[in-house]
Amino acid sequence: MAKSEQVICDCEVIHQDIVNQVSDRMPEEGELYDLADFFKVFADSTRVKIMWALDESEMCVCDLAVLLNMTKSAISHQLRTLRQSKLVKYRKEGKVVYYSLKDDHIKEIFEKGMEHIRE
Amino acid sequence: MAKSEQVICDCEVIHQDIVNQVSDRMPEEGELYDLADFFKVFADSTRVKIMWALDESEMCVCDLAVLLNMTKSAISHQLRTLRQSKLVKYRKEGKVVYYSLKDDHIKEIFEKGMEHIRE
DNA sequence: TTTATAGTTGAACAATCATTCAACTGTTTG
DNA sequence: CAAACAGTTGAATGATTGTTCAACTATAAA
Repeated sequence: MAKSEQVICDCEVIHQDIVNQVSDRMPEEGELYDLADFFKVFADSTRVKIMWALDESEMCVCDLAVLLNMTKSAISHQLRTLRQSKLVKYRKEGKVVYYSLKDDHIKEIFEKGMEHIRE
Repeated sequence: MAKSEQVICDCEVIHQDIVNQVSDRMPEEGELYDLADFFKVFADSTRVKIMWALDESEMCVCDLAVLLNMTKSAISHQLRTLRQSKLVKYRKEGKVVYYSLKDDHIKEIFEKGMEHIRE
């Protein structure tokens, strides 16, 4: 048996039919992994605040630092994460870098989350 | 100045009007913190797989362990997280515990996430 | 009552990650 | 050119967290 096929699970199969049926309908491993990675970006309150703020208005790094009462460095690190996830875009104007949201789905995702936690 | 009011930010305010305006419209600190906590649950591929599976069908712990090729213990730990976040419910039938989704928004949240990563 | 199995739980370990700090780049202004 | 400031970056640190392991509970069957 190949290493990748080793069975790690420590129990007998109880409902083989259900397992097979669900297995067939599941998206592929990599896609679900990417989905979890996507939600990792939403799983930090600083990034949530930044995205919420940018949904209200385009802002520069200093503005965000003042708004959230954090250092420019901390903000910049998180903006890097948001850039890599293609959730924000930016434009430079002299020394100042203005960030804004790149994706329309963000607010919708926030709304769905809010619906759950407000129940 | 009280400790909680200390200014940590290391820069001058560039656009005070924008900062004020956005600050007024931002939800309160705690609510955004809860929102990030909610997305933390979606930020792990094992939990994403479990939720996706339970959206297809009610399943017991053993079925999930076989489906995802993991130990019952690992699955059980993650189900605990999902229970605490009120995302799954369960019913006991003898020795077997059947889990199912509790929230209707889950699939919608997955869809929005998929829309982003498929672009 | 003994055995077997489904499931849970707490501690330990390894990996991940947010923030801090210091050093750096690049642009503007005097 | 030199000083000042917006922003970025890499390393270090502390905190969080997913999985493993072993021990445990509870139910069912022999």
